Amino acid sequence: MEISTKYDPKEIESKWYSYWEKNHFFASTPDKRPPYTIVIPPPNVTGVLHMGHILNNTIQDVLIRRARMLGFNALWVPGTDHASIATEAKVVALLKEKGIDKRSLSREEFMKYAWEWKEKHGGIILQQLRKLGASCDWNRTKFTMDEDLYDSVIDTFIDLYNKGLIYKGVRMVNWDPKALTAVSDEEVIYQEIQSKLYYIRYKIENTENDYVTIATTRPETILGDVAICMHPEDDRFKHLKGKRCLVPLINRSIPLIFDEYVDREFGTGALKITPAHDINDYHIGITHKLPSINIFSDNGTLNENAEILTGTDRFEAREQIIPLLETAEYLVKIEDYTNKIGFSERTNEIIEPKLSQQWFCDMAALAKPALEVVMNDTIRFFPDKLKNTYSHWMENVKDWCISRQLWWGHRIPAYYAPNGEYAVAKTKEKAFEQLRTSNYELRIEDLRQDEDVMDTWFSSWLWPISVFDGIRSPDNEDIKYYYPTNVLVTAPDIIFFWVARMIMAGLEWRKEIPFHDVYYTGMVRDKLRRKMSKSLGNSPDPIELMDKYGADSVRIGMLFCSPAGNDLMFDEALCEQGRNFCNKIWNAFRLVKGWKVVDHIPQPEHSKIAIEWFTNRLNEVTKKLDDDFTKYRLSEALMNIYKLIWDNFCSTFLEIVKPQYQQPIDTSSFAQVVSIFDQLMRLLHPFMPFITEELWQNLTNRGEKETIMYSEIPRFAKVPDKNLLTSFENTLRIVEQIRKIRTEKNIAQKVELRLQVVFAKVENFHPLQTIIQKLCNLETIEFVAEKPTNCVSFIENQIEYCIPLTNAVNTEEELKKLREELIYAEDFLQSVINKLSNKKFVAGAPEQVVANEYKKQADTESKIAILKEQIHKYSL
RNA sequence: GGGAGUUUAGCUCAGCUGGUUCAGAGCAUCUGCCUUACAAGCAGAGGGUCGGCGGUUCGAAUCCGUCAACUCCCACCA
Repeated sequence: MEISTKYDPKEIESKWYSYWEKNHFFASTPDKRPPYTIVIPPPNVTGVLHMGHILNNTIQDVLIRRARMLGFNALWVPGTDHASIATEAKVVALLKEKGIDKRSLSREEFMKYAWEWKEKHGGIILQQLRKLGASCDWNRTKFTMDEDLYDSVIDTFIDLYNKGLIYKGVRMVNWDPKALTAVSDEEVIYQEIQSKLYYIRYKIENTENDYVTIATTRPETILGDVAICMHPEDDRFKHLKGKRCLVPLINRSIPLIFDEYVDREFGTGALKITPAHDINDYHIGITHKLPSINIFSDNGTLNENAEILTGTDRFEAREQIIPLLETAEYLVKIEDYTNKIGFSERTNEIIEPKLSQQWFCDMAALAKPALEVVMNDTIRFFPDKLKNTYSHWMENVKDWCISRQLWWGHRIPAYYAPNGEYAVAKTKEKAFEQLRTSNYELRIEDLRQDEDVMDTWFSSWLWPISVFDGIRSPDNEDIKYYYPTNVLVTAPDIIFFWVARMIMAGLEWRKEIPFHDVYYTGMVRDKLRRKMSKSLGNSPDPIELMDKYGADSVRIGMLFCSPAGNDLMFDEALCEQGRNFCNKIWNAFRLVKGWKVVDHIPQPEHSKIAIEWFTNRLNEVTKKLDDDFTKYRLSEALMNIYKLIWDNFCSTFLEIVKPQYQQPIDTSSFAQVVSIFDQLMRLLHPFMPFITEELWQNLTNRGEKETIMYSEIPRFAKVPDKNLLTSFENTLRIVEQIRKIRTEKNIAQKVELRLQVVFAKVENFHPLQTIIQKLCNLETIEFVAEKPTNCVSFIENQIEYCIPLTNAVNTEEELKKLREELIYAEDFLQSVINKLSNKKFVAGAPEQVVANEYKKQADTESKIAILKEQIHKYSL
């Protein structure tokens, strides 16, 4: 039956994935082999696969598959993250669609909906990862709110609380008025926004017509003003010392104060102080012992403290207050102004600084050892320039606001008595025990658990430990065997959120680093260097891409452009290149499979040499690959295999070995070609798991439960024969020259040519001439004493080669070419001679370098001699 | 405002501690070819003062200084 010339990945990919899964090839349990462990950066349970996931997970799969083939007990632990804010927001939105208001639900009712939704829609992304070929041990799939992981989070919270590292305090936090929760500093993204700067004047108290003008971007917050502040040395305001002014519209009397914080150059040099709604004002407020007037409700509307516009949203209020100020003649002017505004990472809502009581985690003590292990390379970063970023953050680390005013997440295990006393404990009963000692009247049913949950990252930081249940059961088999993991593959934008904190958690609870290496991928951008985003519509759907090109092609398309740490410009054309590569391999397979094998013919000399050469070449490349992998240079590794297969194997090796049309191949060559093909498939398998399994299975008849996944990957075995490799290369250069002549002289491939070697000793040439003969379709190779008349020639390694032509040679053309070559050679010789006549060079440069220059001189001189003679002959 | 990084062919990038792997690779381009595994292919070819300027050196893409452009992180002047 005829096999298609095009590789069709569709059925082949799903066939092998289910074969692998059915046979539990991804599964791992501790045994005598050394472990190789990766834990997946858990995607949001609500997430769907995007290009970033493709990149990240392809890299992990390449690493884990290679490790598996190197004989490690490879384990890749999959799972998902509960993503507190994102998921809760999604569930709230969904309920709203059904006409259900979250506030009308009890906590238990809401959680029931949330879990239902998670069970139904959560984890789609894990299904999608299967399509990519991800070889995760799916039986170990974890979710950050699984009972055991949940428990671990609670345990660690209590542990840190008991160590005095978790505390409760009133602070200015980043408030997300949409999600109605505080978020950490790291979850705020600042963006430049075109806005306005409003100049507003405040009347000085007890004066007729004296005003002080301030500039603000947030006129609605004047209702919460408690002072106007100026620089103490600003002469413009000296006369105002000790005076007070009136807040426009509401006429509250507030003091005029002086503080060096104020920038005299900015605006009018006078700054309004609203401690409740600005972090800087908050600090000035503390210094000057000012009251704080909170004019916003949690959802961002003005409350009764504002006195006017109560119930209006903060941005609506800004619109409305301007005409009011204008009418009352408080508005001086409005200017265009660009400033930076903080947005919530999860909801994209503008952050409102808000004073509130939250739980914090003291970071200083945790950060110190975590900084050390990275700086001294106990944990290695790839690329290591990110060590700078890391150390900068760790040295200036601030306490972590870990409470969130949400329901979906790990609930803070603090229990309050009616009198306000509280205890942190695993259960209500234990909290009761603790509180009862000081509070005899207390009944257990009076205890109320803290309403808040913890920041998502407070569970994520345990991930490499908790997936093995290493918090609750620190001595279990799994954690002892798999921890620390080998490598973490993640994006640099979560270096603080996650990487840093995992290191802290690992050192805190296991006294050991969580991973040895961290590989930071770049950000996936489009070919115009723009970030991939839904709103731009420039992000291709990875599922569609895989349907179109096959998972193998998408994987290598992604890796072709992925140097570690650099952003990568993804272009669908790269998947096409991947698909073309699949076809190339597929057709090589068709060729080999189509051969008729007979055992009575001897192995041709050229095949023998080609096999010898390719074996050495393969060995040379495996050495490079071993090195690439230790440095996580996956893009480079892939390119090396790509060229090995396309250029060396297909274009050269197979072209030499393949028998004449419809001729059979000898048994020995065939077996060796199949063996080489087999090795190439193994080498490529981590990158392109599907096509390699398909061909590996079909090259030889495999047993029932065999798989390329557990075959041995070719590794660097012995030092390649350098002489053979270079003489082969030289031979290929001669081949190229002959092909060039064919192209230039327009001689068809099927026309046999004669090659004449002038004055060459046979020893210099033998035995690779059979290669030239095969690749160039030569009739004969002859050795001649004299260059024949009607021919074209070239020089390679000081030997002159000629191709006699049947048509007359254009002497003028040949002469012109020779003269150009001669000029070039003479110039080159001159530069070498100049160098060698420089005494300082000869004295200063290493011996080897000088020797090379002498060799260059000799080679060029002999080349010039040949060229001159050729020119002379033509000129006759 | 503070810090880090990048700049090499049309595009994306390799080039480790200065010297035959020093000017490279892949893609794209151009020219021939439906040649017998593959036109999603084959065979050839062209293309760069290594961001600018200066310095160190016998010798600089590589080291130093300086300027320029871009990118990222941190801080958040109302």
